[in-house]
Amino acid sequence: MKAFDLLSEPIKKYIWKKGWSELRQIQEASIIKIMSSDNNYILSSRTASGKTEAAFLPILSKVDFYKQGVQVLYISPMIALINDQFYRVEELCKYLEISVTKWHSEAKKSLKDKLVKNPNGIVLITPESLEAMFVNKPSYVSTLFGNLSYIVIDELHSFLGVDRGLQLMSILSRIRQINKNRVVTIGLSATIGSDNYSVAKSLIGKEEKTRVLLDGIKKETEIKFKYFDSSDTELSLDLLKDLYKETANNKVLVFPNNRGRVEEVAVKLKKISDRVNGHSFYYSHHSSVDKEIRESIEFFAKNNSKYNFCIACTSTLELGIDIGSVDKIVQIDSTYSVASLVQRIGRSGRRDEDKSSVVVYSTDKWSLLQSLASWNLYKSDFLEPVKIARKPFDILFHQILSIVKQISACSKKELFRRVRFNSTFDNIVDEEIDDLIFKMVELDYLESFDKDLIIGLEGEAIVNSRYFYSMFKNDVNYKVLYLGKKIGEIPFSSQVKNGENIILAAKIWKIEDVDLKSYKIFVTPAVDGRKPKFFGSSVDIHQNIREEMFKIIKQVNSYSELDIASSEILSSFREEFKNFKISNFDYDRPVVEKNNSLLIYTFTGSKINKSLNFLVSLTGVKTSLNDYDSSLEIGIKIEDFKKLVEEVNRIYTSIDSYLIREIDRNKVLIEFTKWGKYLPKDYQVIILKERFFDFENAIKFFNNIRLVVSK
DNA sequence: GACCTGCTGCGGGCTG
Repeated sequence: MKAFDLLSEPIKKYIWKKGWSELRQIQEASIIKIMSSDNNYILSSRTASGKTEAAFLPILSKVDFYKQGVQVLYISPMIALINDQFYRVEELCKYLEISVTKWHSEAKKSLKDKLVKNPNGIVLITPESLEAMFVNKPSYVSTLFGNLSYIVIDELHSFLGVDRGLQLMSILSRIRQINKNRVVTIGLSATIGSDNYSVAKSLIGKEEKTRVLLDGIKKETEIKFKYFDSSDTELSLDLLKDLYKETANNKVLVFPNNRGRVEEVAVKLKKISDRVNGHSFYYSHHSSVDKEIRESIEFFAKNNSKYNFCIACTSTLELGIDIGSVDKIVQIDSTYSVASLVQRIGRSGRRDEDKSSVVVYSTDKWSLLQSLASWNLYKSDFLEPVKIARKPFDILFHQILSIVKQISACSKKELFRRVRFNSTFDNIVDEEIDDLIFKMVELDYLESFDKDLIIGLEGEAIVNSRYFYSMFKNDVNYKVLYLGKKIGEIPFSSQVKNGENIILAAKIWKIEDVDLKSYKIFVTPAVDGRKPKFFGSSVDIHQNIREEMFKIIKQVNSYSELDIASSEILSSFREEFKNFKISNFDYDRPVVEKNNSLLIYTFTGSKINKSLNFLVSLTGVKTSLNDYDSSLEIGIKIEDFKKLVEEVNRIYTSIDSYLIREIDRNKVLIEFTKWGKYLPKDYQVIILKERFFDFENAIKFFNNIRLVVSK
């Protein structure tokens, strides 16, 4: 075994002790490459294929841990994943006397202090904790990370194309600025499509210095589609009964897409199970369930092999955490992306020889169509391509505040130098950086003091808030407490009042008292209740999913994966669209002529839909968008459509001034990103065009669309 | 009809 021979003696000993007869494919490849070169690598292979070891076996063999300072920095998008990886990495290090330290908001402060006194070994951390370190303990950063050898980034795909990824990219650059060494970066992921390699490479370092090691082997998947019509508010009893039968004798994860429905599924399945004397291990797992309860659920799932269980969850259990053996995955209504479907399918059958077993329930026809489209794209190895923001002024605003706070008094020249070094902002030109700094001084975010820049009055409020470190917006939540013990959190809604019953953490509660001042809700157990209201934001569906849905509707083939009810729904769907003669799937679109309006089925991505709806509204024509079925209702007659397209094109030529007007009128428009509202208006326009809308493709689509009426 | 992710520092109260 060539790769094995390259490893250090203690690591070889570890492998013998583990009784591994051979290394996995991705491990063989990564050991040979990492041991022999200083390139960055992205290790891409499916869930549970040993990626963590693929990175750490060679790193632990190669790095001299007797050197001063932390040698390996492991960055994870989630605390739960850090806690999970801690045990694995610590076990690996057992024969090596290397210390492993967790560093996140819930990690022990005493252990953090110990690390600061004697910086060494491996640190597991979140991007936000790194940000906080730069801001609050700038001197720590250089003593801890000034002599780093490796950075490992887990679940790399979760950072691609999102604000949090830009923040991480910027932080990585700031770490490199204080480092003596050329730090090597290793990214780990199960779902990076080849279209996204370039974005992924530039996030972790210089694109040309980064290689991808791919183990493309997929697991065999058994999938069944079932259909049960349900209302928006409640799942039908037939669906629940069927779901109970599907899940009663297995270890199962159920993904119902939102927190309210997660609670509904957990409580109702448990009720059915109680009635027929089935097992009682029904749980709900999502961000609003208290951490301790969530951890105990994870512990149970991981360490118990005897009992079956059913965990209803949101995407909290979609990433990384090793939940032990799961036999079956249930998806209720379509995932929002193919990437998410890939992750969820990967959760089942974790042993090599197991197949993945998946059941998809649909509760209405559009959801069935979307699920089927995502499944087709999954089979064709499609993953949503991500875009890297070219001019992320909002992230730059945040990072300027962070850098100025980090070095407390900073000359403008030095600030400029640091921003310019940072490849996150490569496409923002010198004049724009100058201008933004100038405007930040003008608006009191920064202050000129004795030739240096310091944080200004308005800036102080932002930087000193505990919300400064993350890129996500935060709502105010109420703590739900029973006998002083926290059950979880829910947002304020009409439901939050004395005497109401709610469901949380798979249990039913009666609200006894609400303390509006301290944001607390006191509850006692009850027997019947409603799922809590949570407020989510809209999710953008990719264009390719919608186009695949369109193709499925116009095809005639049948799918063996569908149950009878699903097949019937698909047939009637096809019947409904039968008389629209489509010859070009790119631009022919069905349109229904109503009395005073046109209903266009655009079958295109959410961003294009939002842009079209916005542009048409600017013409003064009445318009409404339903992104769920991708339909746009426009208040004109079909003979006036050509005129409307011309008008939309005319408006698009001066879209910037329209956007400035709309930003004034509608303050929430810019709140799609957390720091957008602090920017000067012309920069708000740029980030809206780049990240919220997609006018370019919308205009292209509108100029080429051919409306097809039913014949 | 709409997911998820993360975070400080201080001070009060308790334990040893």
